Amino acid sequence: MENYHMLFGATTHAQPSSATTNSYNFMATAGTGTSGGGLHDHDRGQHSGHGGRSSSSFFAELSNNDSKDDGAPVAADSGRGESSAAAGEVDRPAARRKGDKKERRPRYAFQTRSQVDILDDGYRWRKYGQKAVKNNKFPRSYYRCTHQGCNVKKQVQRLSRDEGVVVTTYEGTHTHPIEKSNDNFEHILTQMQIYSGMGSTFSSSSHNMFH
DNA sequence: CGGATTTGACCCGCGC
DNA sequence: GCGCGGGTCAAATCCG
Repeated sequence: MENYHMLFGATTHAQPSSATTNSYNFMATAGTGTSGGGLHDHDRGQHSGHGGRSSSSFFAELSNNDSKDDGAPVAADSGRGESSAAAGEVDRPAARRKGDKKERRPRYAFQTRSQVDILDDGYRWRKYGQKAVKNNKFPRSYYRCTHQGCNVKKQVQRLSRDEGVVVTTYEGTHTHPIEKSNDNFEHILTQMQIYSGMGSTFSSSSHNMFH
């Protein structure tokens, strides 16, 4: 079933401007009967084995409350200092059109248990950065969808306290079909379940998230 | 050779 | 106003 496709891509069902009000709301569907709330983490004891590299823990949808207008849809960057030779006009931040709110960039976060950071969700990602965050000793990786015109970003972070846990945050919606048929992933959804208590502030309170 | 990754620098928002 | 923390870019490098 293309459920997983919908979850990640979330094409349009998205949320119109009304979404601004809620800072975040959980969408979870998970419970395909099996989970329901059981499944403890002791399962992580098993080492990868082979193909089934991971299982999801929770899935949440976050909306950009954006106080200022979410950073542009596409070129979110505003010129850095780099005065690139030539060109002579590297578009300064002036290009920022705040007038039209545009659609907010939906954010989806879910946590998975896996030995590998890079979960193959069927899309092709290009890593564009890596940064160390304060609460975790493991660096956070930033990826972007390589498809042209598709400005979807995702960041992957591994928890230092739980090496088996990887938090993946998707931002934006894919404007193109998935590349691979990832039937393996559907198995993951089966085990997916939600953990409540997650706030929009990842950085500061992440330590008390699941503890 | 082309595309993805690496890695340091830069930028920006926010808190103090 | 400055410093911190986080996010992004881009040149160089690596890998297929």
